[in-house]
Amino acid sequence: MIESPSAERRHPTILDVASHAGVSKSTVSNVVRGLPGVSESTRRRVRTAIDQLGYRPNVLARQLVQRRTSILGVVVGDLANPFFAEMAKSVERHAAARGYTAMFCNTEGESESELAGVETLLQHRVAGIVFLAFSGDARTKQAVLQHQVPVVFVSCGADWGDVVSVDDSRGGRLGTTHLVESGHRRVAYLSIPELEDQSDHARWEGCREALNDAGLGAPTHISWSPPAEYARVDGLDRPLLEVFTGPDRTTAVFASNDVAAIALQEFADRVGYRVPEDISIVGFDDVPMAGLARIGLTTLAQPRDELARLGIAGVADRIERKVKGPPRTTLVKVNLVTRRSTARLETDPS
Amino acid sequence: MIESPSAERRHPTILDVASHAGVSKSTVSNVVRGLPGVSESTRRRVRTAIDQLGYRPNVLARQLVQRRTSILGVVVGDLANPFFAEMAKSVERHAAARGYTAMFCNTEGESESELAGVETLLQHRVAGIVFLAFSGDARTKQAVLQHQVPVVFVSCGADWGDVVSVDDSRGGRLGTTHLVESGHRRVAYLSIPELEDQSDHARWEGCREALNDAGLGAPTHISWSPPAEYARVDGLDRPLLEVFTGPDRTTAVFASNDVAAIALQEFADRVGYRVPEDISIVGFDDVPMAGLARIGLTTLAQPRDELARLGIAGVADRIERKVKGPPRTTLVKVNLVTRRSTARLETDPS
DNA sequence: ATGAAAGCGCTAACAG
DNA sequence: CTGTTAGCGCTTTCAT
Repeated sequence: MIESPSAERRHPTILDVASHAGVSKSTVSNVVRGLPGVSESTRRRVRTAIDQLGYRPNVLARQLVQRRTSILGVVVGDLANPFFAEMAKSVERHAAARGYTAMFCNTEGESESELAGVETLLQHRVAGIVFLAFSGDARTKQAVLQHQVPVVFVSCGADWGDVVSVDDSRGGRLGTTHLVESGHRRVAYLSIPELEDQSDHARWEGCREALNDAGLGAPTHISWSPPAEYARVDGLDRPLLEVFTGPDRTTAVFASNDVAAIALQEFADRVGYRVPEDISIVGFDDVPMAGLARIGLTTLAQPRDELARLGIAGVADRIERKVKGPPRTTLVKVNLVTRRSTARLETDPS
Repeated sequence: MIESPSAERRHPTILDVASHAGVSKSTVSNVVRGLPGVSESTRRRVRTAIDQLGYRPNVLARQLVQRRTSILGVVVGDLANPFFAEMAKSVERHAAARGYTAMFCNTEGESESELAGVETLLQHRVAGIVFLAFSGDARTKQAVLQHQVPVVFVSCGADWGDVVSVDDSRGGRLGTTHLVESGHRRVAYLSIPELEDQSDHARWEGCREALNDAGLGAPTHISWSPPAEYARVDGLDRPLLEVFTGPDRTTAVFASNDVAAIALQEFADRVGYRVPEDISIVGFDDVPMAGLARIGLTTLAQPRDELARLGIAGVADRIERKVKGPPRTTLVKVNLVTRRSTARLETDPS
């Protein structure tokens, strides 16, 4: 079967450019890479040939011979979560600024897809991996370590790579202290199952410590998948509503992130509980939505762009061998932003 | 300078596996690719060697020889916009399901970074490109066409590639008609400069037509960058507030997307204008946030996952040569979701 | 059923 | 300053 010559025109290669310009391929390569030591006249001839043919260097081939790519793998928990979306955007921008291209994989919090995603990234020989969320899965860890690729955990954590994050446990304490100082005595810690990782745990610890320091009991632990009616409360499946009713009712909730906090606020709105009169709510992240007048969520702000910047700078330095040695941890500051969702607890008529 | 042998251990190659298993590299290749015609015993030996060495095929090398990658480029307008974030997530998932890996680039609505991003994608020899937003830039178009790579515009448009989107102009009419039927006579169309593309234009047209059909004047065109006090109103820079004051005041706004709509609602909240009593607002997209009780935005819902699915199926079919020929357009349905942000216009005491 | 050999498009010494 | 040569790690005929 004979194909018409124009039917499947392939991309011009460096050789096409070379013969078109009447030089060798090395010369073309030198021009493309902007190396010095090429006469101005040949440089021009090569440039012309490149434009005429619409030549675009094949990054694959280049990276194959150089044995390293300029692709950065980015593991995201859930792109639909505004916090991750913002982080992803920042990460992409800073990566591009340093000459890297981002390859994302969304894990939905499932360690299966996390593993599959990382496996794909590794097969693509990414230069480094940025975890914006990490399940803690040992297989993922093993795969990455075995492959010896630089890794950074941004706003999440693990002990086998650089970490750039806020002091989550401090954040947990700050938020809880704010609640305690507002007169709350029974505080619950709320998290969403899909996102329960090391950061989540540290926030919980901070919450627990602050309560403990105040001489109060441990927080009730709620694990809830919005918009379900039921939740796992201190290990038992119960109607979520029950937590906020009765004499021992919880009057304040510390959510492990804004999305959970806003979901809870929505739940309260729907069942007719008032925020903050009936329940005070504190979130974590300070997503843009939290600042809307209608939402007004008290929350712990993470400096997203700084996290992304430092994270990228970190992996890039590892990739480029500017930094060696054991994993480092960089902590950035976390800030309490007080809004309408929290208020002083009015003393009960009891 | 002599490097200690273990210092820079390179990734095992197919040759390492071959010698380790005592077979040729072709055989290893056949095993890796799951081809038939390999005896069960050698297959096992190869598998063992692969596991022992932690061998991972180098996708770059494979794709270099096959002259095609399994990477899909995705051009996103603004990942921080929940609509795009949701779309990006869906696109990534459907791509992965069909064996493609997504490589994103965020354009911030700037055609410069769009061009740079597409250029990078092309150099990486992506198998196809999914535009989730397209500025209309002619250089981008030229670069892509010259490279002959399959392209699909999802929820945006251009005439030089497949399109999968809702009928934007119909959406524009639906939303506007809803406003007109609620008694509004002076309607404005609001858009955000960064996102003014073909879809935006079609929505505007739909709005204009509906108003025209109702015997009303053309919509006031507002181009606003939240949270500025000023906006470009029918081509003139004016305080945004003025649009909603005076005898000829606008009583309803059709925003080209939910983010703009919510920003306007926020603006109204801050200056003490009530929604919907003073201004009715309609958005476009139906982002998750729009459904919150506290936001309650009337909007036009786009079937995000279906858009993503059809879009990916479309490019994939082109890539895999299952479909040839001129660009096709697939329209999916758009639905009006009525919420609290729109209401009947109470007749003025005039 | 398995192996040998020829590239894919490029970079990186090294010659000239 | 420019050209030659040898791979990078893999797939793909074509032999055996």
